Amino acid sequence: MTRAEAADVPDADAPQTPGRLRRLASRLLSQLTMRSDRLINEGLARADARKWHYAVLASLEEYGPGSQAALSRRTGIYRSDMVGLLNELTERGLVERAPDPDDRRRNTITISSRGRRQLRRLDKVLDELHDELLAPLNPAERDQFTRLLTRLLDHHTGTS
Amino acid sequence: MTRAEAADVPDADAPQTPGRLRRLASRLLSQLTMRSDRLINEGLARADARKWHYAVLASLEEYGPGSQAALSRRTGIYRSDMVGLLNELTERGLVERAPDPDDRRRNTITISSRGRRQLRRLDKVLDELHDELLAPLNPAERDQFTRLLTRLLDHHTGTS
DNA sequence: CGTACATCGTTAGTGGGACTAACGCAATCG
DNA sequence: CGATTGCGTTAGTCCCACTAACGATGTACG
Repeated sequence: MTRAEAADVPDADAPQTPGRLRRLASRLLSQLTMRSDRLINEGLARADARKWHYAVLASLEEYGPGSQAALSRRTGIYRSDMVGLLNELTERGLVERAPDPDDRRRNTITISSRGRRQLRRLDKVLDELHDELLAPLNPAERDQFTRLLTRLLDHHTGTS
Repeated sequence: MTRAEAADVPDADAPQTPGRLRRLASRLLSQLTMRSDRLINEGLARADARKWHYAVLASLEEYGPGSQAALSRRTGIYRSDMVGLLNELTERGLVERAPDPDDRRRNTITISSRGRRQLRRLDKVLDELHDELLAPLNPAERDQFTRLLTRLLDHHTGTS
């Protein structure tokens, strides 16, 4: 809803946001997510990565090589966008594209050892970033928060 | 991160999302927010409104008339976008634009009685939508959730 | 065995949200 | 006054989710 906080002043949640808005869960979610996204994107950018890099690398390590379409399904990244993403990853030598001998329609994507190393790094980076994101919460609260989010998301992805 | 759920199949959170991704608070936030935004946007669209309509109307009712820039600050909507938004609201007769006698540089925006009625309607609509959004949580949990969100957001808007 | 259908990789393009840049104008300040 | 500031406004950028369409395979089955 807002990338920074106000339209003019790069200042907090505005002097006087109507209470109605301040309590709206949907709005809180939007705003927090905006911050969170910025935090994560910037943090990953410092490591020459994007969140999708992480998603693909993690998926490859966890489930092994796969076609682009398979990766799309696993990560939720549109196959349309997968192309460019895999270009970025191959450029960096984190991943290898090779034609599938069994089905010549597809490319098989494999994670490289450099990719594995990068994945470890990103794990660490993300850990730190989440520490920052969840800073005000103690471990129990972080857990609670994650669990509530998961329950809500599950509800809406099932019912979708 | 994903508008629907997967790239191809309009199906749940994918057969097999890597555990690393599934537990990432930032990702949970993004995904849930996407759902939430869709839910809210669609719900409001059915009432011929957008979330910004609500923000502006609420701000006007709570703090009284104001210049466009003031509204921007209150609602967090960029003043660049305020123009078109106010056009929509005046078209619908929910708001009135008049030159400010005290400072002839600005326009004063006032909520109309029709605007007030619409605000009530939207309050109700949003209530219902939030009921849907938070469906899996009991009242105490909803409260907890909102409080956690607020704390996190406050932290990051202060430290921004 | 051949034809209809499905899958995949790919390119392009849409639409929306969050911003930035720049301008011109009027008002207030030094 | 002349400089500066606040406003309203237009235009345009960037990123992301998503759709459309296509050619090249493969697969199913009548």
